[in-house]
Amino acid sequence: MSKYIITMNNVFKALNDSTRREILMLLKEKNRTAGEIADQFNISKPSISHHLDILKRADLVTSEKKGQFVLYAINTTIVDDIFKWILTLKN
Amino acid sequence: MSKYIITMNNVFKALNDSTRREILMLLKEKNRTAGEIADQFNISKPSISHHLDILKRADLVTSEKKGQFVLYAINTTIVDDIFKWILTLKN
DNA sequence: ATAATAATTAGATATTTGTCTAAATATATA
DNA sequence: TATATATTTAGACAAATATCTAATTATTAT
Repeated sequence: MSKYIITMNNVFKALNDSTRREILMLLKEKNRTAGEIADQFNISKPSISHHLDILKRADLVTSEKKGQFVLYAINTTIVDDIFKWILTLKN
Repeated sequence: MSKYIITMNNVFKALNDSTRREILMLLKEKNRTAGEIADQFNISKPSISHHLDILKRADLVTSEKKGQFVLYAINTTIVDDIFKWILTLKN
């Protein structure tokens, strides 16, 4: 299996969960800390932390430590890769 | 939960498997029967049948009975819906 | 230094998923 | 009609997944 497939595996895995898709939508609006993200869901912080990890492994988000906080941001460059993959379904 | 979310749920679920993504690529080339699709994999026919069912529930493929065969085809209209969803991540 | 806050890691558990074999259904052919 | 072929359905099972609570790590404030 090629590295490209493995990466797309991670991307599709990451997108295959409504909580993670909602997290992406929240980060589209503005960057947020892990805690701010967790506040938007009725899910424990460790679970949100786990979702964020899966999004990171897919390169869909980046994270940066700011003091005791961790600030998350959406990574739109991988979105272009998804576009390319989806395009191959049509052409 | 809205019907749109449910549909995207099914779409992302369907795409979250390399065998199903390969099936879509095969159907992109040309329409094929369930048996022809199964011949391309080292997976039992019932398993492939199950994959095809998941792709159908996501509206990613259509099927048509032709005598004793079932001919499968890719449905590109849903691809446009995926595009729209992915686009919302950028704008 | 100690306590409080933010986040992650560890370990457990119920649910979902991908796969298999066996059985059932539907169609074609001898 | 009986047999062969194509496909799906049913039921079982191991692996993956999403969730939780408890514990740990890192940083800030008293």
